[in-house]
Amino acid sequence: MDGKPYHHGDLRSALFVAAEAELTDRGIESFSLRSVAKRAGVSHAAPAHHFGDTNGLLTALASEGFTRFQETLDAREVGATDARDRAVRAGFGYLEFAMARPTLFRLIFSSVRPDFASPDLIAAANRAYDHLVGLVTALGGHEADVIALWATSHGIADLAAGQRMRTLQGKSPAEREAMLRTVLLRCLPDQDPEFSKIPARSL
Amino acid sequence: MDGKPYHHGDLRSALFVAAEAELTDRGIESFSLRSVAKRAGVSHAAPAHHFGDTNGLLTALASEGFTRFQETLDAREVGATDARDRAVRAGFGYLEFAMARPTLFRLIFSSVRPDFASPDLIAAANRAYDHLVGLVTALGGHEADVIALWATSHGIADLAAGQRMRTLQGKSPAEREAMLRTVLLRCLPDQDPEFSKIPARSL
DNA sequence: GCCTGATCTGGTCACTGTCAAGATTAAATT
DNA sequence: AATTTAATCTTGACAGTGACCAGATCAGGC
Repeated sequence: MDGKPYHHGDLRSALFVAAEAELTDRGIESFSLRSVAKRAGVSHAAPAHHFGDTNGLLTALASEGFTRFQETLDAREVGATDARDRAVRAGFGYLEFAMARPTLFRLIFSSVRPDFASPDLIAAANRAYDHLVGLVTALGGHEADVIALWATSHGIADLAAGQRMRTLQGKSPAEREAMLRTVLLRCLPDQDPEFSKIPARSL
Repeated sequence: MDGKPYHHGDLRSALFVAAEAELTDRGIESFSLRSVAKRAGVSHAAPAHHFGDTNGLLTALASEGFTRFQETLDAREVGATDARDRAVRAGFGYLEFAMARPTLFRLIFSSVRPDFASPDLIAAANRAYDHLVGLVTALGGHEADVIALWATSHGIADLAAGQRMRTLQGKSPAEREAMLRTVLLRCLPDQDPEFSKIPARSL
């Protein structure tokens, strides 16, 4: 009956949830701090105390986004038969994340608004990058192979997130992944017998 | 001495030029119609008569952007020794454009603001896509090969445009392209003797 | 019980996109 | 040539935005 208490109690989390919803509803380019505040049921200036300015909130969202991104890849990698299969599955996860959360994908990989000097964001991004390097190292690959795997996975995922590749839209998830598999296998370094028997492990 | 005439004469072009400058200066996410008008020296509502709303202007910019994009690829392809070399050079052009005009690149490939139902924009985008298909067809490739070449070129270009791939930033243009060459050659379909001797032609 | 500091509100300012009404001028019509 | 028509451009308004500030509220330490 008391309406609302003056202090929310856990406004930071509430704002974070509201911000994620706003981001998926309206996209980055019309993301609004005031809308987030309204959604969370607080005054328009409340978010400033927890995230600084708008970019601060987007930076926090981006850190979380990188973590979610990596979780999606991890989930897809379980059950991989070898290092090669694991890298391909990671590519599936990349594409899955981009299609399931296109705006979050954009925030992470395309937006200039998150502050990429933020330690949290740097750490989250580095975790994902190190994981990628681990995948390629387990295949006996090197720098060029990292670039090849990353670029191809990212390219498909980005084009899919932006719905720019019509060829991909007409396909079922299974067809998409079959296509992606052939493309990715071509990108990976040649099978090195010394590595092919080692089970895939995270770096 | 007459100050400015009431009618600009060629305001549409002037706004277009100003809009391009504003886009590169401030990026898509803080692109402002009023700023464009100010830059062109007209009132804040003048652009509406030529481009409708803000998205209309961005749509026009995107059409032009696709054309410029294709021109960059074309310029790089001259002097190619064979179809294979030509596809690789197109990839160089892709990356070059992304690094030289990152915001225009983003407008074309990542933004939701241009109206992709616009006939002009569709036509410009299709021209670029058809050209890509032509490159792959000249190699004897098919759908999966189109996806492979596009995804890899796009992936590197997009990551470079967003400065997300640190490995790439430390390199000279020559080093970057050497790296890209090895990656792209791996993506292309196996050399088909029937096609390898046919000089590269546009579709 | 009081005080300090964190949390949250409400107000304000400059800026934004869009709309409507009017001023100016070019082009078409008669 | 005179007049009507239509396009161009300006001015003013409104709601929404991010950022800033002063003040209200309240939790926890003293």
